Amino acid sequence: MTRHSTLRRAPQQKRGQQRIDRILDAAAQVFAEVGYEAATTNAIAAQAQTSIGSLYQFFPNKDAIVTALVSRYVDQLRTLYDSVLDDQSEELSPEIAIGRLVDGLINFHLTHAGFMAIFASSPVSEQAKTTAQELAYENHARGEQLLGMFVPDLPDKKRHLYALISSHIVKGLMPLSDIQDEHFRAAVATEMKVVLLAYIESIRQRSTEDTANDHQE
Amino acid sequence: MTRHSTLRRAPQQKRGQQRIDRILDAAAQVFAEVGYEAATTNAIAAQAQTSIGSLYQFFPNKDAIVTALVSRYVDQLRTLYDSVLDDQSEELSPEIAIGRLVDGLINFHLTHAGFMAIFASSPVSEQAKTTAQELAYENHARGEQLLGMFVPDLPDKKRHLYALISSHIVKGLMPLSDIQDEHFRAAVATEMKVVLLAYIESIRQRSTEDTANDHQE
DNA sequence: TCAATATACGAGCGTTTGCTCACATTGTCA
DNA sequence: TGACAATGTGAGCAAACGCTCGTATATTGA
Repeated sequence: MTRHSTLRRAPQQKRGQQRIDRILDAAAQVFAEVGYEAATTNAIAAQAQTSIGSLYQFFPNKDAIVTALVSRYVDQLRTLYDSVLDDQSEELSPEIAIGRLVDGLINFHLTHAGFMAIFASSPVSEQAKTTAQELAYENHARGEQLLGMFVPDLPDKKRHLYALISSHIVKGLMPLSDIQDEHFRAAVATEMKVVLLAYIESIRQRSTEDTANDHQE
Repeated sequence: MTRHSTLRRAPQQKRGQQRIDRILDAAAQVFAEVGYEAATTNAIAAQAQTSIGSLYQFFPNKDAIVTALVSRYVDQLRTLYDSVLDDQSEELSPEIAIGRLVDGLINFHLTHAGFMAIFASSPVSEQAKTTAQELAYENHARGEQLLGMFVPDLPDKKRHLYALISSHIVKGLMPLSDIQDEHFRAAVATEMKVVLLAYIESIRQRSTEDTANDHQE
């Protein structure tokens, strides 16, 4: 669901909501093409086949557009994570969970063109910065949740750090799954899984070493 | 050495070169503060305590500034890699090489504030895109070189992929070593080493598996 | 010392940006 | 149907942008 808190006015009619959706789709498109900062409100309106006036009827400024778009992304991302994590039919092995997650994230990245443009953008306005952090937080929180399942007896502080590292690895590798051909994309997906699983394994090893040392002293 | 090919005019006097250097320092500063796209030529001139006219005396446009800055970075980065790799007193273990490299890169990142702002920037102008790729290429090529030392009998195509993955892991994790306190930065450095070493180890294992399979068939 | 060259300066030009506003059109409901 | 609210429109404003150009100053070599 799109949150309307950033809107200048909540739409009262069906065509109002449709226009908002079209504008957000257009914004994602334009962000993907030229990046967030180079995207102009006029270009977004043109892409949405509407007038600049209509755009500003609902959105107070450019930041509000990106904020609303990110809200959509966060909701959809939450759904993705839920579908991976809430499969509690049995204990998820790291291999399966990471496999599903990586495939899901790469697919999300491919089907939501503007996502990376915002997620990977340098600090822009204060508003946009906070907004990008919202996306980062979702990834980080879910990573922490997953890690807690795989390595249960991990101190909060370490789990926090490890999840932060993991989410930034994904963030760093994600752009590689762009542009390139399908074969290359599959190879990147494989490597992403390998990297994350190898990292989790090393976390596990260090964790057991730590508890062994604790018992010694 | 700063290359002058992007300059409008090569400086003939000492103060000319000094002004160019000051402008590049200022540009790095401003890029680090507001990002590449939001950086204005007027702000760069102000930071360099010079006039906008003097800036354009040497640089034909904004892209030329970033290009010249990247040239400086590439040269310094090359020096860094050389100091890590050319220590041929003995065979470098992955642990030592990766340890030095990560420490060196994090230090480089800290002492060259504008570096990440350019390196991580979204596609901007065609010129700036090519320029950012120059930095990426340097990292990738050196990663390939290192990987060739650690896992000698690796097909070119795989070595290329693995180096690409590695350099993007570093790129993704590098921003974490920013802003934060020294203790956190040390922890990030440790994790970066762990991740890369674990990945190299998995490359090694898969490589020997492959050759074993080749012999079987 | 003095002309010639190199560098320094900043008001301001042309353009683009985010955004407003006066007015036109469409939808809703008595 | 009529009247009011909701939505649609685009010319154009103020501000900010990259950048020029006429002019002032510093440096050089004879």
